[in-house]
Amino acid sequence: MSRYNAAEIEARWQDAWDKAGIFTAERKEGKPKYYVLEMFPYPSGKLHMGHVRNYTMGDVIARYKISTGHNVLHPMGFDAFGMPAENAAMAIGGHPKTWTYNNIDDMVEQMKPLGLSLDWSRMFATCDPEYYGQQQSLFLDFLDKGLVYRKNAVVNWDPVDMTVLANEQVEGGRGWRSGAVVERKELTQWFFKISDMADELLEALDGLDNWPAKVKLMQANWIGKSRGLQFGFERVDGGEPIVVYTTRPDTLNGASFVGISPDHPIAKAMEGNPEVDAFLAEARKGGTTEEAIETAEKLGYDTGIKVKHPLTGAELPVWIANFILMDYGTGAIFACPAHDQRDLDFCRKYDLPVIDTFVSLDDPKPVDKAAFVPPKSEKVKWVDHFAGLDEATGEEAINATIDFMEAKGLGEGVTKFRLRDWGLSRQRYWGCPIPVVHCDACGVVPEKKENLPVELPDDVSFDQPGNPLDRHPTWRDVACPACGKPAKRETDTMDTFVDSSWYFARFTAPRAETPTNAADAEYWMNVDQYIGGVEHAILHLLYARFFARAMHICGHLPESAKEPFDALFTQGMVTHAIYKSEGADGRPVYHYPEEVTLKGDKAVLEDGREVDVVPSAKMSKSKNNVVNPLHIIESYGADTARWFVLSDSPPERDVEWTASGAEAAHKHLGRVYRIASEIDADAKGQEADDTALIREMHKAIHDVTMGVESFGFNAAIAKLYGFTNALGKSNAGGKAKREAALTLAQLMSPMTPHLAEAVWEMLGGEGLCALAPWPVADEAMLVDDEIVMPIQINGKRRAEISVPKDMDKAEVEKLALAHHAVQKVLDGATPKKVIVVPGRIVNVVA
RNA sequence: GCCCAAGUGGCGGAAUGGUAGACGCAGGGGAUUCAAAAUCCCCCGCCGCGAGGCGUGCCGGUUCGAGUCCGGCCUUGGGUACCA
Repeated sequence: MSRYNAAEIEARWQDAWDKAGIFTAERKEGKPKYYVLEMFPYPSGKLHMGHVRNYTMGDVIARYKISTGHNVLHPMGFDAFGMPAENAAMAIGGHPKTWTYNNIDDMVEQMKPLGLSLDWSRMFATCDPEYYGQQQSLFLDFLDKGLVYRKNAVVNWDPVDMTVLANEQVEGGRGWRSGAVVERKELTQWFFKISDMADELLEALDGLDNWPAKVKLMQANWIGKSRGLQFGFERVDGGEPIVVYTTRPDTLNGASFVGISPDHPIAKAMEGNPEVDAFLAEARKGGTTEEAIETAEKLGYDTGIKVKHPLTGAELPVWIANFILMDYGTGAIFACPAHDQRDLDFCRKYDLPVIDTFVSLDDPKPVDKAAFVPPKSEKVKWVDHFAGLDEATGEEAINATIDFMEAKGLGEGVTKFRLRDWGLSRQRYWGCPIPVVHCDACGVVPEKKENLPVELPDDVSFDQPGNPLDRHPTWRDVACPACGKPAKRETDTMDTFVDSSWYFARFTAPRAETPTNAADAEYWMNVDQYIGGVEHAILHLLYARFFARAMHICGHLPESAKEPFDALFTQGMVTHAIYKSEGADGRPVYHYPEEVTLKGDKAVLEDGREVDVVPSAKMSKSKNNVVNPLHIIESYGADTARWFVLSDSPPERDVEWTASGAEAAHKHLGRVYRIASEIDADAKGQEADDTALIREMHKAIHDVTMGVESFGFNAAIAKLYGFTNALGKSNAGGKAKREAALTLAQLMSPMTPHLAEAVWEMLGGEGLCALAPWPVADEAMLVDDEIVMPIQINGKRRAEISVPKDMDKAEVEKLALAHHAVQKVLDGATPKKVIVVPGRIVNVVA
């Protein structure tokens, strides 16, 4: 009897799969295709357990689909542009390109031992000129179709380093390197017209039956379709009316002031006035994130301008307020402090009036410290409502108000979206160059397609802040493609979300001379199963949906690929406890898990010092709570790592990596190997034991298949533990045991493919286990002949009876009522009600 | 701030509105062994000697029956448009 040797088995079978070329995808007629894709990684250089979990899940699906007769496409690539490469170049020197490609090589080396069923021949990185050149070509097509345009937008500006900062580079409102207070500054930038498709992107969510409801809900809220009233406030001084948009026009009587964004034309027109300038400078401090703006202290400035209330004729002041976004609605609002907490806080601070427009039916008191904001569906009592309402819900009042205002010719009901156009300009080097040239004579001129790719220059340095492309004369200064006169290249590069918005389409024909190839796109699209982190629920997935539509408009994808991902699964993170002690300088020191020994609930270093254990957190380099998959593979093998990341937690939830868990997983795989190796095919057994084992086998087939198909990997694995136990204890004959073990190998094969092949071979399975047809459960074997039914009395479990599986309800009821526990409680009385749920439960209501 | 989730034994978790705690870890007991490793068997939510009672973050509701559905909170996590 040989022992389970993962290293030997894994190398051997990876080699066998490679030689047989079973994962290389080709178009084949006669077999249904299946495209499974995991969100591709950023090449940080270190593969972590989160990657292992993500790719193992995809691999389970891919291998399962191979077994069920599908022609599977399962590719891998790298999302290779982005800030970390530039940060590394700044911090440790070197070039982003070298850093990135070295990391890619390292990560491929780390991925290969996992035995993933990937078609490596299709691999690419988004920083390959062959890829980003095609992306530039797409950009020019989009430009041609009016899907791209330029406008001003605000960025985080570091006034000391004189550079644009990413949101991540703003910490507490200050630049992460300079420490200077960040300002919001306007720049002219490129935008994708995603807002044109807002309604379609919203409506189409309905058709995504195999997407998680929460993702669809988040996207729907993000797109934020709303119906409201748009109308103008006449200015007392006779200037242009101030147009506002509101989703709560019903509260118009409660208006206490008109607020405009610091970026509103009226505010801008007042620049030059030192007091206004001082206020605007203050209001523009801090980062551009919605969170920063929403949570910043509310500031206001009274412009002195007065407007007339359209219904009452009362004069209202116009304030500039830092919490009003120019990007949403019209950049101007009216404030109703009685029914909006933010407005109320502002009005209390600046001593502006608070007017109740409606009060609660149960508790009709005026607003004091808390705004009264009931759900729009709740009926409330209206105070002197102009449209004659007395008791009505907010919804009814909104509609009545819009009708009223439209009838009077004072405003109109309009539909607006929260979704803004997608700004794609980045003032950075390591990204896809935007292929246009700025010419004094011709304006913005697209680069000619035959000149693509516009390649990034290699001779750049990162010794000073700012975009190196801006200070690279030989790259920047070019002849205008239209008139030939001296001109300047666009030095902004594209947002890395652009790179990841179409890579799934490129995988269908990664070496094509055009962005996609029609026949390949037609055959392979859509992605049948997409798997990735829930952190991408909104941006990446929405941008990809937009891109698929835009690519269809430009003829790069078929109509049927407008929604590119048929099914989506969002998985959780891999977490680990953090081991922390205090260094000599009082700062925290983080220790790697391998430096720590666990003794009960204490964690001890090699030198005997005890360290604090902080409960599980996302694995992060800065906290050193990372487990290197390579170390796990070296000590236990890839199958153990794969089995463990799938076994302990439901895939959509976070999983905590524990050393004991990994050991347990390894022990179990060794047990499977041993049980299989001990089977003597000629051994005789009892017929009853054979039947019992085969029955267990069919139940396992059923449950594991369900588990794999519904992403219940942890439940499938629990079932496999049970089936292995049953097989280990069974007194069945060798023939039945061999059949059961072969099936066990197949059922485990998507999760632990190497071990499965070894067991399959040991027991004389035909060909590769990976290619063997998936077993099918015999329905007749799934239900036992006798079932145990619990009896509840008034909802509490009191007894149980064993009955034949198909006994009818009346018989069951009779048996239940005859049970002594029931008799005792009833004490001769007739039960009020008896509920028999066939095959489930009996409830007696006494 | 706003949007979306999650919360069940010592731990990870299981449970189409129908026996809460499957399966695994940790722990306890035993077998085997000269001894150990490995392996195998049994026990294992809390309170209680027991009968029994209490238990799925908190408060309330719907139901014959709620971990599951509804309303309100609390805590943690994800997103918040330039991290990917």
